[in-house]
Amino acid sequence: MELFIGAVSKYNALEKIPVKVSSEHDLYHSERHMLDKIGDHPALNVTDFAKALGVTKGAVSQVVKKLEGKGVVRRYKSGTNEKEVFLELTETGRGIYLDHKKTNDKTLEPLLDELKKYPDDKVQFLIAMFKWIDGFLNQSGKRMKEHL
Amino acid sequence: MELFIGAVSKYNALEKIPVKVSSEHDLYHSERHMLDKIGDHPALNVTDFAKALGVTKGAVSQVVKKLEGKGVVRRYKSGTNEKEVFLELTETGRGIYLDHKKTNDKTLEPLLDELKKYPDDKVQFLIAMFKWIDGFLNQSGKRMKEHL
DNA sequence: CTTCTTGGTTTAGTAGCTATACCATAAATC
DNA sequence: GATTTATGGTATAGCTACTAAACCAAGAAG
Repeated sequence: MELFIGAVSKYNALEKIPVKVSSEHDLYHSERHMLDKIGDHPALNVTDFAKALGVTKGAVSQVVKKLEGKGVVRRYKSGTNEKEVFLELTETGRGIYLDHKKTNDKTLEPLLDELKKYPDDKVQFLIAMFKWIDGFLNQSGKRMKEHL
Repeated sequence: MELFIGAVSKYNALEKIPVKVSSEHDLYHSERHMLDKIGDHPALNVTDFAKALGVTKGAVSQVVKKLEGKGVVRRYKSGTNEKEVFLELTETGRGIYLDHKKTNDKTLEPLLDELKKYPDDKVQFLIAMFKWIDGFLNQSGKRMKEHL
């Protein structure tokens, strides 16, 4: 468990580092996160993004405003509905998104190589344990919320 | 990897929830973190705690001030050295620390039970992989810092 | 047509940092 | 021993990344 917590905090530290996207602008952690989510799930409205990210819609609104200011995201409304706001990446934004995905895959390559060294049943076990931990944390979260 | 990231964000969400320590005071995430570290490593000075936690000494100073205000931590100076400030838990603080440890062990019990179901070599593999990930993230962190 | 609900934005306030300036004490140098 | 340098700690200003609440507008329901 100490190892897990250590890994989490190191991962968090890595996530925090801002990424330069042009000579003018950096993308901060939450902004990059948002951009990637928009890239993954095009055509969701603000409220749905808020749910997907686990934050309030106000938070999404704020981050999107910044991303729009940096020219990587665009809001738009569907013809029929004048209320809901949908989000999509601009050309620039799409480039950054794809770049993120690529560098992400590249950094994860060593992990895949390492895993290839081990027999399949062990790797399956690892995945099963991660799933178990995921479900475990879900349950803990629910229990904590009930206790408030 | 998706599973890992999901687990991380759920773990972070759990960590964020403030803990009531009395009718008057809550302990926020950073404060609880600090309190636990002081409990684990008594008699370190502020600078060493900053290193141990991976934050600046200013940050430690701020959190400690709050913890002192809530009556769970005390600063003191060793007789000989008038410069360094050491940290220790008060009676109340020690109680909270031990309570954290106990509830922590209790929440982790299901995980231990789950692990007991599997043969030793698989558990060892799990630990090895976590160590590998830890080292991997360490390296990535260093490389990122160099690139700035 | 009026009321209620839903989607979005804005604002004020907060935690949790960092960086910087600053002060005091200890260590090193002359 | 006096002066300079290094070290330990604090205080302040500023930032990200949120939340909660007030608010506004558009749809849906009555």
